[in-house]
This record gives sequence, structure tokens and C-alpha cells, in this order.
Amino acid sequence: MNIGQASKATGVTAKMIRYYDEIDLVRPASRTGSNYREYDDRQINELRFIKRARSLGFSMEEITQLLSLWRDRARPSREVKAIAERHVADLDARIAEMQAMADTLRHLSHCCAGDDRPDCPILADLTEGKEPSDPVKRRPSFNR
Amino acid sequence: MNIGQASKATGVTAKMIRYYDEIDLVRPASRTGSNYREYDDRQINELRFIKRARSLGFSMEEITQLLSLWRDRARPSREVKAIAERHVADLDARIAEMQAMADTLRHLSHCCAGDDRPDCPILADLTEGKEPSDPVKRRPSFNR
DNA sequence: CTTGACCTTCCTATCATGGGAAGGTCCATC
DNA sequence: GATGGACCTTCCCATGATAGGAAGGTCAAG
Repeated sequence: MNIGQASKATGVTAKMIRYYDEIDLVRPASRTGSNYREYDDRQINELRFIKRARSLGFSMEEITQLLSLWRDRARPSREVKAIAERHVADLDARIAEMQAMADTLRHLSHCCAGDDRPDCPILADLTEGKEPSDPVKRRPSFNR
Repeated sequence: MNIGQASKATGVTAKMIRYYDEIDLVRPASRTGSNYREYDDRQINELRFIKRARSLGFSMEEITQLLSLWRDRARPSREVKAIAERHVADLDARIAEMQAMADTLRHLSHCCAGDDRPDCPILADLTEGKEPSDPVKRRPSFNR
């Protein structure tokens, strides 16, 4: 399979497949005489694995670890579980943070007339409001 | 006030204050003879405004709009409210998405023995699981 | 043999933020 | 008045995951 076929088979864009190659995450099985990347079932499964893991919010760094465990038939499931639980804790922290933002804004929005007049509790809060005490510490590589 | 004093007064790093200058969001009131930025109460308040808005998750683009409404004493509060409500909807969508991820992972984690053995429902799911149908569409400039 | 659909590499951008280098300025102390 | 340290300036580079595009090579069907 060349890169276009691999892309169709996995739903991962050709652009990203090249990127995974570049960062040594998933290398093509081989290259044709004309330098085209060739993928076989092994890589196709790995690309699907990555896609699914991304859709669960894992960072590329976590996926690198997960993929390496996946490839190791003797892995202890403990290690996989640890990564998953750490990620869930991250998600929960981010959810709580965003929930607090949304709640604050919902309150302010509720108090705002939303008409032609300039008086606005939302702007008033932004003018005077204090930022929350402890912005949640998050591992650096976790975006989205 | 020079940039260091403005930074202390607002909690915004000097780096970011320079950035806001660069993107024409908050320009210094003036420059000294030796080219130092000078800020007065007006800008200090604007920097605090930005800091608070960032802490509520608004993107820089939204903040640009909010700041422009804030500066306009004749703004209709309707416009402020609309921005806030759109942002709350964004937050809610992201929260729901992450909640779904966390729930899925909690379930898988719960089913994983987490011991020395290699069998792992988490890896099994990543191998076979389908990604969710409709990855939530989000406005591009909203990160974090 | 041409055409169009592919493939390759390389460069650029995103968004908000931080790190650091190289060089100029200010002020207090010797 | 000189020195030193704490500041300021601009400029460049990096992040993470992804997309866009240019310039050029390859393949297969007509």
C-alpha cells in the first residue's frame, strides 16, 4: 500500500502519516524504487491505533509509550493502566477548570440585559474580577 | 510605569506585554527618550482585563473584540453577551467531548487488571475500537 | 505520448507563550 | 567618575499537532 491507500484505509491524512514517519513513530515497511512509502498490515494497524488513541485525547508522547507497550507482547498491563489513569486525571482537571469558566460566564451572562444599553456585568467583571487562585498545573504536552 | 512595573502591577509577563504591543492590542502610552515603554492607568487596566478574560478561556481574537467593546462607552451589551454565550457554547462542547473520552477510559481502565500480565482491554480497545462518529466542530482560534 | 492523479521533499503557518542572545540604560555604591 | 547589577530593547527560535502549498518526480489509463 502506498501512502494514499494507507490514508484511505485508516482515515489518517497522508500529511500526518508522513509526520509519524518523520518522528519515528510509524515508519513505512519499505520504499519502492521510486521512493514511495510502502505500508503493510502491521503499519496500517498501528495507524488505526494512533487514530483511536488521539480520539481519546492522548498526546503524541503518551501514544509513543502506548504504541511501544502495544508492540511488546510481554508488557505488564499495569503500565498501560497507569498511562490511562494519568490521562483521565488530566482530563478531569481540565474539565473542572473549563466547567468553572463556563459556570462563571453563565452567571454573568444571565445577569446581562443583552440589549442596546452599554451597562454590562460581563465587562464589569472583566474590569474588576480577580483571576482564580490556582490555575491548574497540567503536563506540558497535553493540548486540545 | 515601565514594562517591569506594569508586569508586577498586572501579573502579565513582560514578554506578553510586549506581544500585546506587537499585535496592536495594548500599546504603551508612550516611549521614553531611551525607547522604554511607558504605561499608565489606562493600559494597566486593559492588561488586567486581558488577564481576567484569558483566565475565563477567551481566545485572543475574542479578547480583541471584548476590549474594543470595553473601550466603546456606547456599546450595546447585546454584543458582549453574544460573545460570552458563544464562548460558553464552545466550552460546553469541549467539556462534553472530554467527558466522553474520560468516561470511555474510566470504563476500560476499570476492566484492566493492571498487573504483570500482558492482557489489556485498553490496548484491545485501541486496536479494534472505532473512533466516535462526529468529532465536534470547533472554531479554529479556540485553544486550551 | 499526454494527461491527470498521485507521490516526494521542503517551507510556512497556526496560537499563546517562554527562552535566550546581544546590546543599550539606569541607578546606587565605591 | 567608574563599576556592577538590574533593568530595558530587538531579534530569533521553540513548542504540538496539523494543514497548506510549491516544485518536481512517477505511474497508469487513454
